[in-house]
Amino acid sequence: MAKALREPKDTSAQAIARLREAGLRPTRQRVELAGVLFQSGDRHVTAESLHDEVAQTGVKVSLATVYNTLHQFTEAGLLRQVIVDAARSYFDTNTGDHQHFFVEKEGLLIDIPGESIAVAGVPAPPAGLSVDRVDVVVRVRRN
Amino acid sequence: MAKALREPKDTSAQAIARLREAGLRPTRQRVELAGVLFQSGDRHVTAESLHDEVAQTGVKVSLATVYNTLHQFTEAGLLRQVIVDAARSYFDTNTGDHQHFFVEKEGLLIDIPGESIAVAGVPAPPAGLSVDRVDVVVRVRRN
DNA sequence: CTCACAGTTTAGAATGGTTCTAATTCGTTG
DNA sequence: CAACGAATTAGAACCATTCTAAACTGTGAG
Ligand SMILES: [Mn+2]
Ligand SMILES: [Mn+2]
Ligand SMILES: [Zn+2]
Ligand SMILES: [Zn+2]
Repeated sequence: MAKALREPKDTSAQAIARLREAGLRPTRQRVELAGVLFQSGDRHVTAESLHDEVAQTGVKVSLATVYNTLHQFTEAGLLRQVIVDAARSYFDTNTGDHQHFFVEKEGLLIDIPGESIAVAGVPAPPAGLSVDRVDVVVRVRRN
Repeated sequence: MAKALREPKDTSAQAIARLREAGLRPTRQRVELAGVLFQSGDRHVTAESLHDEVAQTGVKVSLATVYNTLHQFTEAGLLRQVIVDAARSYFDTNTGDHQHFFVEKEGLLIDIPGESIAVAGVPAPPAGLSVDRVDVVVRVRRN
């Protein structure tokens, strides 16, 4: 029965360590949000989905704080923003090199490992501009 | 001096033809918008930029009509929507296969010809999903 | 341990792009 | 030229996101 249960202390401890490393005060809200975001594998959330999810754990976090925290985490390099939909912003716990399938109707993002995909033939950008990153979005739909 | 001047009649005639082909009534507003959009080469506009531009020609078109028209043109295949910015929607008169550089700070889109760019290694989408299109956005910034 | 203070959270208002409503105007067809 | 359905429009509504300014809290100096 050792590993079967949740280990809230450990999750909190990890979250707190992560926040300290990022130079962010480990407040109750940030610890909770970090816990939800980072304790399972890679995740894609919107402010609203994260707000709803954290509400279900019983901890009250305002929507303003969810937005603040998502932006702070992004600035700290713990998250990255994914722009695929004109209507909502997604945030991704996978900050490594990778791309996405996007199922528009469901608002669902699915990772494509960075190693598996290659973009060739990108011309040099016009003078005075340099490449920041290359995003690939494979838009898919239900058959 | 034959080709140096604008040819408004011809532009209108072309716009009207284009609208009729698309099954859209050639109203004063749609003809004007089509003129602005399609008389020069490939263009990327937002509702607001198009609204401002058409205002400068002296023709009054409401913002609601600009939005209506952009969507109707998109549905008719005369335009395509480009999603690169969480804050604004762009519409592209180039409906062929191509990709984009995007200068976020300036809201500037630059075409990359479809032939020059190749995306390899896109995995098969998860069961039940099929690929609709593959979008590549090369995010660039001023040096 | 306590206190003070900067940092954080929050409710609610504000913002801004986009969409909707319902009344007016227009294009087309007979 | 009607007459009718389609299109336009002003302004309201919408909705994700951001802002404001007041209350709260983490922290570290004493
Ligand atoms: Mn919610
Ligand atoms: Mn304007
Ligand atoms: Zn991802
Ligand atoms: Zn383009």
